Amino acid sequence: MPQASGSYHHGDLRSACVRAALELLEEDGSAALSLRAVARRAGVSPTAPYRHYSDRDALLSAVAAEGYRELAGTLAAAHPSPATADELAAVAVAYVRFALEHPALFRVMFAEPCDPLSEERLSATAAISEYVRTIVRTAFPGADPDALSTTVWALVHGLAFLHLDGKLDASSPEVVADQVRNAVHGLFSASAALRQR
Amino acid sequence: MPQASGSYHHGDLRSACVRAALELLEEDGSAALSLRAVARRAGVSPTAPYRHYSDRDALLSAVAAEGYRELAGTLAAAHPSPATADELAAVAVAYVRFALEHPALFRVMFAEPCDPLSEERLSATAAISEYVRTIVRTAFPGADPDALSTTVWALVHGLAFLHLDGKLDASSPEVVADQVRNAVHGLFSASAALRQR
DNA sequence: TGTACATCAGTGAACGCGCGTTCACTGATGTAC
DNA sequence: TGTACATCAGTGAACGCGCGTTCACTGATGTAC
Repeated sequence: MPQASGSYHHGDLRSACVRAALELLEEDGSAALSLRAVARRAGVSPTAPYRHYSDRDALLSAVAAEGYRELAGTLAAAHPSPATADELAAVAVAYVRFALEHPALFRVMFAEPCDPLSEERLSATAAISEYVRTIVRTAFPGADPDALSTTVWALVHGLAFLHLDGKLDASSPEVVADQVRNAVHGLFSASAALRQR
Repeated sequence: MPQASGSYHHGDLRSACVRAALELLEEDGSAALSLRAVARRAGVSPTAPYRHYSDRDALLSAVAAEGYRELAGTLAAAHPSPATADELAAVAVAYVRFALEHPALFRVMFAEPCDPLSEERLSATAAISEYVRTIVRTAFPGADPDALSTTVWALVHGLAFLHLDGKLDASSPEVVADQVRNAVHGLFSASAALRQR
């Protein structure tokens, strides 16, 4: 039950904090998010968020969980159930683009040490890996889904971070997309190119 | 020319700062490294490091460069020129183990936004990717080395971060090594398992 | 060989900053009778 | 329908902290003559 603005009670400060945090992450580009900045952005005193989050980490976990949900939506939008190499590459491109378009959020999601007590966070992560596993089952019916979904996730995740951290050329979205597509296709051509022994 | 301890001049504060920083990163496990803490650890006033580093970022770049050199040494020690899938997997295991044994250093190396002006840092990164490219040329003589070395690096780098950030089970070195080996072998079996269309 | 002096590499006090968190509080809300 | 009161969701002052960086300084070093 949201209140009229200007009222003493905020109405839905809990989710307003997450929203404010996401905005700050988008603007700053830095993953250093302070509770005070979030409160300021939400138009509330520095201590108000403590009504809803026990401490800074708790808020951060909520933000990360929201990030996972957004990422999952982005991937599903890229292709609901990729089966070919090209379709899989399209999902990979979406993953990396998400990281580059939301660098600070992506770092909060992954680089912050994961609070193992946050159920919300854990279940959001689990959703991602379940999605990857489903993809792998569809695209590689002959493979061990556990092993290969780790391969696929790691490959795509590594591409995201290497671009994010400037180890691979990320000067334009097109360049990035090409590199990701080539790298994913490398996954399919590697065994053919393997040295004969 | 190092001085006797107790003398006014330190002797080699420049490298002592890097050493102190590495020690702090090992102990803390946190990548939040402060210039003041480094000076404290080096036994010197908070401002002394400014004689050798223009600011905190400059020191951090020097630390990261040292980290790259250590990583390169670790990889070469695992196998100088891997050619088979098993040998390549052994190098991958060494990469991931390095990340897990030096988590804070690894984060400084990669997660800190790369200062594009630090030559030392750039050349140390370039050495790593050149090493990967050489491996790929040896192990996959039939492939495009550019594309496939990106694939390989990203796969291994992704494995490192997913373990580091608790997204994959990192409860013991053996579990990690198995996962990494399986994931790398997945790279070689993927095309065989690809859905026929 | 001795000395004057420039330069180098430290010191230590001080600055302003934003942070996470605590505390006692108060205004608003809603419920039992 | 009206009222007393418990509970909820904010406020705002204050705490102690460590940080990066500046500044004027001083002790040590080394070199030219």
